[in-house]
Amino acid sequence: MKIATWNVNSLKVRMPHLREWLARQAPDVVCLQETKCEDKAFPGAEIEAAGYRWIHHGQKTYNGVAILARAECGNVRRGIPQFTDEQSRVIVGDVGDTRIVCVYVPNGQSVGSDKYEYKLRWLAALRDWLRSELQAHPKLAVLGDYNIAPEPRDVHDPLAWEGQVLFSEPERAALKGITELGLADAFRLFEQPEKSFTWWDYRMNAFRRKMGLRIDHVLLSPALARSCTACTIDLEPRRLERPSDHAPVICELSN
DNA sequence: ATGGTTGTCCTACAA
Repeated sequence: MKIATWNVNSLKVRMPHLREWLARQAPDVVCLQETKCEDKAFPGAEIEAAGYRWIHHGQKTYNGVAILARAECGNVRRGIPQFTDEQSRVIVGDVGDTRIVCVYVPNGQSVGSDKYEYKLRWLAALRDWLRSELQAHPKLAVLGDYNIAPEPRDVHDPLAWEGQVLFSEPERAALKGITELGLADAFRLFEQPEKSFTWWDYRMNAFRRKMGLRIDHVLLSPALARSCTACTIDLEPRRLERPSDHAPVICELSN
């Protein structure tokens, strides 16, 4: 089974890229972030024509998450339980015997801002909930835009980024709190090229200059990590005209 | 040099 995550930064604008990418990569499950549309505006017919069922937790203008899958999603839920959130950032469903969690972690804006405090609160709530999800679901995958680079090698210029939002110590500690529940960063299960990133600022030719961060992740429970045979970043959609600022991450599971 | 780009929506805001 091939599972993937992609922050599309507006599903409406990125639909041609998504269609082409689905045909080329043929993933079984895709988690999308920043769909930026309400449920009633979701392009469901086009997604179905491409061969996918879908679930969506939408919102006007901002956020919005979806799961596309070859098979129907069961036991769907939206949002983190017992965490009141007006922003549409989490959708969950079972695909076969695997529980798929799609997350769009808050950006945090800048260290010390209200949005940064919200990000840390949000991550603490996610960790508390995932602890119980892991106990209930041996095959658990948590995919999405975490808006956190875990290590210096995940940042093009770690010295310049030290202490900045997306790479500050409290954010990295919060992500570590989640992986230490027993969720493996699939990308680091394998040898990878240097300067492997998933996001590049639209400005300053950051992509061409390889000035990126690895902030989109696939986290796997122990049972899934054992079955994982590859995890790669697909740079091709980022090279196209009018791209998303994020590249997709693709993960192969052998069962 | 405190810049610059994109998406949503029309004026700033979020990223």
